[in-house]
Formats: sequence, C-alpha cells, structure tokens
Amino acid sequence: MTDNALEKSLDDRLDGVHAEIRLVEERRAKLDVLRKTGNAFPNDFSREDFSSDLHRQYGEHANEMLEGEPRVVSVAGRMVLKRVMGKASFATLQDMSGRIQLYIANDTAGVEVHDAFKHYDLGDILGARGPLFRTRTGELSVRVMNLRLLTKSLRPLPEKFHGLTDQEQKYRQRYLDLITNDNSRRVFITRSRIIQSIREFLVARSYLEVETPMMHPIPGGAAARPFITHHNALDTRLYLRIAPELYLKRLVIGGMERVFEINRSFRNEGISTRHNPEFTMLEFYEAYRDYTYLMDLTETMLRELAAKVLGTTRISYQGREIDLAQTFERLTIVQAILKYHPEYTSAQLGERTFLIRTLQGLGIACKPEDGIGGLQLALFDETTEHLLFAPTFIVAYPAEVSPLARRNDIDPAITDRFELYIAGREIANGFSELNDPEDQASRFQEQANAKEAGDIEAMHYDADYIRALEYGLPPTAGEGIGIDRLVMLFTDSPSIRDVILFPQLRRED
RNA sequence: GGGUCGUUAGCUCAGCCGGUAGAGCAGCGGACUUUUAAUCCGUUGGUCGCCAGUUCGAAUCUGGCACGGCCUACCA
Repeated sequence: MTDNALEKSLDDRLDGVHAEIRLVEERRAKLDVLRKTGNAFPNDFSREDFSSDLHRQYGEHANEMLEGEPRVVSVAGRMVLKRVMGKASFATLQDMSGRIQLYIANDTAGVEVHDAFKHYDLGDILGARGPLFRTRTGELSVRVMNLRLLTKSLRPLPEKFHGLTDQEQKYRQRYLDLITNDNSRRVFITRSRIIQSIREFLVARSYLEVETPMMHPIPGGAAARPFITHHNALDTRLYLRIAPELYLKRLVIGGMERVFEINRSFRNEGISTRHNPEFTMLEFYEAYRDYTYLMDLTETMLRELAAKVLGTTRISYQGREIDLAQTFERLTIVQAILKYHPEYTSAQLGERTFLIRTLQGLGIACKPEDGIGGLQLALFDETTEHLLFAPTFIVAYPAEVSPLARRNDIDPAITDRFELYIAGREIANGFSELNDPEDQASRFQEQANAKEAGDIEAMHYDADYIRALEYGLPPTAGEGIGIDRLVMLFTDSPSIRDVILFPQLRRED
C-alpha cells in the first residue's frame, strides 16, 4: 500500500464515523452548556407520582373537577415524544409504569423554561411538577410549572413509531428495546410476576426457598454436557451445574421436607429459539408425596398462575388457543403414540423389530442396547411430542432413561415419572424420587459405564450422593419446570431470547 | 453443526435489466398557545457489513469471510 493509499483509507475511515458522531456531538455541546451553568447531573429531584397511578386515580375525572381541586403532581421519566408549537409544547414522559403527557407553555411554565425545553432532546430524562388537567382532546396531562433536565441523553433513540426492530440489536442493547417496545416491557414484567407468583404458591404450601451450589465438583441431576471451570486456590476442576436436583434431595434428607429453588442452570449445548446456555429452572421437592400428587399440584399451579398473572386461564400461543382450566390429559408414551398415530397398533408398538424398522424408516439411529421402552420413547419424541398442544402429562417413562426416578411397583422396567407437554414442548418433568441407595448406586454405575463407552451426556457416579441416600431419603416427589419456556408460553413469545433479558450471542467485535 | 434468508443515513425502509444513492422519523434553522406518530417550509447527514473477483464502470453480478433472523439436530 502506498503512502497515498494509506492516507486515503484513513480519511475514509474518519468520514465513516462522522455522521453518527455529529448527532452525538450536537447533544454533547448541549451538555457542555449545562455543565457551565450548574449541575448537569442533579439527583435532588423528588419524583412523587407514577404515571399509571395518575391515570388510574384521575383518568375518569372531568377537567372541571381537576381545575376545581388542583392536584399538583411530581413526575419523572424519559421524554419519548415531543411536540413544539411556538408558545406552547407537549411532551410525553415515559416512566416504569407507563406514560404521562406534559404541557409546557410560555404563560404557565414561563418563557425561559419553555425556551430551554425546546432544546431538550428525545431520550432526555426530565422531572416535572404541576397540576393535573385534561386537554381539549381529553388527555390527562401535567400543566408544567417546574421542569428540569435530570439526565442528558447523548445518543439518539430508535425511531419513535416503529421502535427497534432489528433482532440482534434488541438482544445486544436490551435497554433500547425496553425503552421503545411496549411488548418487550410487558414480557419482562410478566416474567417477574410469574416467578413471584410461583414463590407465593409454594411458600403458601410450607415450602422453603433455598439456594444450592452452582459450582459442582461432580455435575449431576440431568443428562447434559456441562461447562467446565477451575478453582485456583483449591486447584480443582469445577462444573457449572446442569441441575440442582441432587443437592435439593440432600436437603430433604436433612429434614427440609418441602424445598424449592428458582435459579440458573447451565448446559454446554446448542443455542436455538428454545435453548440458551444458561436458563432458569424451578425445582421443588416434597416428602411423603408421589408423582401423581405432583401432577395434580402442577395443574393447580399453572391454572392459578395464569389466572393471577394473565387474568385468565385461556392462553393464545402462536395463533392457537390453550385453556388451562380443562383437565390435563394423562397418557402413557404408547397411548400417546396410538392416539396421534392410529396407523400403528398396540401390538406393533410392543414389538422390538417393528419399532427398530419404523425408527430406521424415520431416519432415527437406534442403539443396540436400547430396550423396548427406549425405542418407544424415541418414536414418541419423533412423531408425537410436537403434536401435544393441549396440556398433556406423559407417564410411564422407561427406567433406562430415568436414572434418578423410582421404579414402578408393578413394572420395574418403567418409573413413576411424568413429563408435561404444552404447545408441543416439554414444560415440566417430575417423578417419585428413587430413595433406594443400592438401586441408585447400580443406576449410577450404568451411567458411568455408558460414559466410559462414549456417551458424552451420561451421568457421573456421585458417591457423596449415595452416602447421603444411605442415611435415608423419605419417600419424596420432585419436579422441575423450565421457567423460560413457561414465560414463552404465557407471553406468546416465539423465541427463548425474547424472554431472557440478555440472551447469549456471539461476541460482537 | 447443516439448510436458508438477510446486512443501504442514528432509527424504519425503498433502490428494477450493472451507469458510484433516495424517502419518512430523528437532528439543525424557521412558522405555529390544546398537540398526541402534531403539521407546514428549508436543510445537514452514506468507504451501501468486510475482503477479493468479473467489468470501461458494482449497493446491484460471482466467490470467500463476519454477524444476525428463521428452519433443523441435541435438550429444559
């Protein structure tokens, strides 16, 4: 590259940043003026009123009532709309609860305040005081007597009408998404309410909320690939947890007969619209109960949750209706396949050779060690799972894929376990816990052997957990619910990234 | 990981068969004392994701790369 070419490329590069910088520089110049004339970042403004409270309390009041008994309010928030009309202006302020309109005029706020306001930018944080009134078109507004710029915004906001639509930017700069998109705000408020309501539901039933380690010396409680890290002082390998299960059951052994935890688990697997490397799970355990009790409890919980958070048990997800008030169907894996695929017969689904041939026809690789139950489950996963739109409990999972679940008393090849499907997705997984330490030890051994044989998701042998079981785990039922997926369902969100504030993305650079 | 679509002004988007860029919003200047996506007049702003190639000439065609959306695979 010649010197000339290098110089040209540098010039071009500076030109490239010029446009955006210019908009910021204009605002920076305004900030410089603020710095010179006083405190540019004051924090002595006292906000007394939320916009939603004002709309709720005075939304129905006629203007004569408001003018007759003036209610002076103090509001603050980000200016998201601005309309200057010469000697009077309107601005829309957005706070955590909603929006309120400000009226700023020469004859009420004063010429000086109004002229200053004219140079405020969309995105600035303002504080305003004045009496409420209703405009000619009926909108509840603050007749501004005092107005202060509390924080200068240096960067321009996304377009006021369309908001931010670029998915990547919504995820990377979530604050912009929250400022400009009502739906996004609604989703995360709903998420918070769901979690809060679950807490209340369980606490009301004498559950204790606990926190167990996220860093595990032996990852356990699920079949998944973990993240690996290292502790320097202990010079030891640690894994980010893939599930809290084994620690929660240790607590039940310790006498915490009803415990729950709502927190993150981590799985080092693919990222998709249904998977984020860190995700939030509710796990809860109750002693002296079995999995049938959990199914009843889950139905009640989801029903009450919807009624409380959404105000209805009827959910619309991606254009289809789900009514949580209806009794959730309960089907075994085989019953579910037969219901949705009447072309198969019950006799066929009991034949190993038929199952293997059918799965191969669907392009599913069968492992030679797969038992009949495993083959049935593979067929279910492939052909039926995604069709379970109405809430459905699937029961009778094979023991070979349920290393932590109690065997069924009549058929020891299956376990007392269920999974709940809604909208074609697994929402919950629960079972009567395996509390026979010797059975658990041999199941761990099978898992360890599978791991040895190359199954990267197989569980480790956890001797410490076996020791705990040997002290006696009371008969217990336990369940996990994927909170993110539940929130997706309740907020009609197509992607898990829409319900996680900061989803994992590739590095920007 | 595989398939597919996308990346143009701060934001939302046009840009046809190749002739080196347009609108709206935002910004700046002006008019306007009940607007509400205010309106009207004027105006600034772009290495068209990056790197090569084809061509007299590339936002446009071809290849590669980066990032993202969707579908798909593992899973909760």
